[in-house]
Amino acid sequence: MSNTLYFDLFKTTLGWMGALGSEQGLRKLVFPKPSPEEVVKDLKADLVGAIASTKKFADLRERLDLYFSGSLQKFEDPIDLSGTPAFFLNAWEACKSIPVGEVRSYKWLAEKTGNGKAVRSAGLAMSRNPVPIIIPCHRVIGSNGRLHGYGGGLTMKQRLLEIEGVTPIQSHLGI
Amino acid sequence: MSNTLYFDLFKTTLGWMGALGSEQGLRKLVFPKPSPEEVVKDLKADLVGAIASTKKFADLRERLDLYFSGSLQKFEDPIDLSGTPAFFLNAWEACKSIPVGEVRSYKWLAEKTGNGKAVRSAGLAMSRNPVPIIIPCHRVIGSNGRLHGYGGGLTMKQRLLEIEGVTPIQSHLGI
DNA sequence: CCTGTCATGGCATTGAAAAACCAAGAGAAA
DNA sequence: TTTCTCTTGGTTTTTCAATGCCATGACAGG
Repeated sequence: MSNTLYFDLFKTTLGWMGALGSEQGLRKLVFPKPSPEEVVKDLKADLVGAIASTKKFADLRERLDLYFSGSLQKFEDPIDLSGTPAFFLNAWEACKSIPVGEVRSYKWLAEKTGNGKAVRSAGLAMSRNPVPIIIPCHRVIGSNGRLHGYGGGLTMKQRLLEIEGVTPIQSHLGI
Repeated sequence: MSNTLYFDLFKTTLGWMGALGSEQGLRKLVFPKPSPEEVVKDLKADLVGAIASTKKFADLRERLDLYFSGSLQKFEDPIDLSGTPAFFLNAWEACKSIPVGEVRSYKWLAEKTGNGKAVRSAGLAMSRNPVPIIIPCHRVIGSNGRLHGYGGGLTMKQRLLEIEGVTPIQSHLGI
């Protein structure tokens, strides 16, 4: 009821991003975009009743830039994921355990989450990741080595993996 | 889609009231209350996206005060009731035909609306009247002469009937 | 390689059906 | 009168089952 939400838009080395969170932690992070307007468009549904606060997300913004430059490995930011189905929570938790510089398959994720056959559900869970980068869903790729999909676009996915030094990523972007 | 809504809060001789409407006509009228805050509380769900406009409702406000003083008999204000079920519309229409100074029963209303047995539905329709006073649902009382219910409270119902000069209202308020 | 096809599981969305809600009225009994 | 009980009907809300959706994977056949 009285759980106030805060948000901010800020510019990083990769582009404009947006963050939204409660006192308990981060709730949403939007991918780097060329303009702040596009970020707002992605946030607008959640923005009602939220309070702008640059202060709340100043730290996060710095850490993101550090990460983009390759000098930060791990995010410790608290995340507030109340009201999400169990399977998704488990999948995101498993995803967080993938170390920097490595990748896993959707199948691996499904097994880790409990049901090895729920591969598509694992993909679904990644696609609904509210806090990309912090929960490193870009480290989950197809069993055949393809990148498959990414909310922020496949080029962004590849870019992040390169930043993390993932060695021979088999690119099938076709672009 | 692009049907803009207007609203206003204003003080009448009976208390603070609120009005909300489209270009086509009145959509909602809230009962006189002691404070404007209570009026807002009643309106809040419909207030999103609505534009404040004292001008749009200046006339209405005057007429309401005239009515409260007993010197106005009939409201001609256009009403915009889009998207409401047929039965309700019929019931409201029938209700509007009750002359000042007279009352009718829920049963009468049901018969007028088409199904003499739908007495409770008739009551339901009155309880959902979006524009009280304009649609004079206070003129509908029980077959036994009791006032039964009223959105603005039974005392308000009785008060309005007194203003209209309804002669021997059998009061069972018990207050 | 690439293309297609099929099976698979969790969640989201939809739609139909059922139940709940009432500002009532009629009748019976005290 | 008052207080029961029972009947009644349109709308609204809730529920529940059925589909649809995918950021997959395995396999077959070019």
